[in-house]
Amino acid sequence: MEESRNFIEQAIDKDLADGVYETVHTRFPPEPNGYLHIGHAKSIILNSMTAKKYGGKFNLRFDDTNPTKEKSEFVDSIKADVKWLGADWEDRLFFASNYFDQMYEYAVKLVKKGKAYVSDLNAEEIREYRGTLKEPGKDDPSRNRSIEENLQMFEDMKNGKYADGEKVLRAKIDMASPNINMRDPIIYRVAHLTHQNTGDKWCIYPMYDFAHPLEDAIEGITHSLCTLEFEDHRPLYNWVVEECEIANPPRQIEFAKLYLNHVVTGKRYIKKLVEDGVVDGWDDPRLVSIAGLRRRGYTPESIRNFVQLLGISKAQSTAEMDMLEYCIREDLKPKAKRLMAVLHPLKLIIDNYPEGQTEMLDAVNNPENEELGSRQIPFGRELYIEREDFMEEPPKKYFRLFPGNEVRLMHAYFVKCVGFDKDEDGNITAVHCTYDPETKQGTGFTGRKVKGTIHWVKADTAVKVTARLYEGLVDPEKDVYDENGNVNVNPTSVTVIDDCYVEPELAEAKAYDSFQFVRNGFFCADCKDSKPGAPVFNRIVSLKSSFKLPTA
RNA sequence: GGGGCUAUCGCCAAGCGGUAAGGCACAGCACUUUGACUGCUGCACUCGCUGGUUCGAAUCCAGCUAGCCCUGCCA
Repeated sequence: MEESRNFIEQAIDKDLADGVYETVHTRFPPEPNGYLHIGHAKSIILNSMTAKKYGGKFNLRFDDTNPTKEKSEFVDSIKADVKWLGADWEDRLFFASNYFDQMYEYAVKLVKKGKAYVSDLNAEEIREYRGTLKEPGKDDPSRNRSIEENLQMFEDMKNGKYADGEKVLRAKIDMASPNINMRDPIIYRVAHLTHQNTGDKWCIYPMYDFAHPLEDAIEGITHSLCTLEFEDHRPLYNWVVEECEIANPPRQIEFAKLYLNHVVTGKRYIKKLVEDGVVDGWDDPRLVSIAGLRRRGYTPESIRNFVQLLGISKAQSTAEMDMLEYCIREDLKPKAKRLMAVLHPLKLIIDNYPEGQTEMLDAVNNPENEELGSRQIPFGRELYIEREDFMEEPPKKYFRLFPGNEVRLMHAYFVKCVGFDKDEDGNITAVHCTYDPETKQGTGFTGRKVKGTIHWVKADTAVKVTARLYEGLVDPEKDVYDENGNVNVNPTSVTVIDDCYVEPELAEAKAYDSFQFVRNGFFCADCKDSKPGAPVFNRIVSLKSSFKLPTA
């Protein structure tokens, strides 16, 4: 059965068949102006996997042509995130700024061909001359400057003769083009800035539309995959490689961005939340930044699988979180040990179990993966069970504990509820039951069956830890900011539970260790807040549950 | 009175003139020492709309409609 190919692969197949290219070479070209998020993951995975599929190469290139926004701090985090996702650039780590000399020469070439000129207009005038979406632009008064003069002035620009904004170099294309990008776009600007990589060497910097096609060409990129908003720029991209007389010009192919329901995507939004202190930082587990997802406990495999499952197209689309969650559940299901942890404790007292006795029970770590082995867990007279696993007056089809009902304590015995204690306010403080020694696990008892199995932890040996349950950030405009843009809502999208009781083994959990807490979901030890003996667990994702307590 | 792109199930997404793949979600049944998992079943007589071409159209043509993007010396 042949796997169907996405539209990009079909285009590549055709190029290969037509002999346009002999190999496939892609790249991921982030601007180092922030942290990467799930949307970038789509591009990283798409670019790297496509190259891999065709036995080609994949580059990581920092598109650092605008010193005002870029910081070297981001270079390191981006490298770490790309690597973590499993995209391998081998020895091909590049910086656009390392091509500034070549780009300058290409610009000179354009000037010499009469395809670029130095403009005297200021920013505001350029905007006016550009026209509007519906009206054509007007020719720049400098448009017909002589080649000799342009050459001299461009060199003067480079040598610092002009102040910021005083001159720009424009491509000479067509001021009446219906595509605004073709109305003599600016390709070089004067900016006396210190660049994070080239320092003070340059006071002129190339613009994206000029720089990007050249960066691709210099690296021998064949297929330059980018997002949909650059479709209108493709004619300019092609103009640049054509006029610069690039031998085997790369082809730009656009695909739709990834949007996710119910979470904040987009670098700008995330940046604002970080700067406003709404979240802890770029790696806040509520964010879908790569760092946030990693800290939350997502695995690279799950993210890769998510992107592949989503597919690729040109149709603007918004994926549901359900799919991402499905991917992490699938990935962790066979990998994580399944342990017992009680999030909302309620004391369970086994009246007929000897006081002070401790019995060690064998518990398999993952019934679906024997390689994970088994462990010994302590059992005794007093346990903690989940508050929601006992009801004084159960609704229909409730299979857990209620007066007179018998359930199985996972890995242990059957217990039958014989009563419960209440305080003066009517709150249930403890549940009493009796156990049947004959029903111990492993004895092959088949005398009778029970409908419910509940999890538990021995009260005096359980370890108290902190669990954080995340719901993700919701609409930032509605839930985080007021109409004036001020932070006015403390996002309650995280629930912190300080008295969560877990099996003793969990006290030693290390950063990024993940587990399935039976019936409570997958959890991961936080890499920042965990201390030896007292880990903090982030809930990565909950399990699906089909029985919900009737509400209202 | 501009240009570009897109429209197939609640959400992704195959399909490329021969009579609507798949995944997520959802529902039901079975199984179950996690009401999880797993297994089985169901879930678009229809492809934005209207016409046309054709023996035959989601696929070709025409005209509509809706959505996204473009008027940074950002990328």
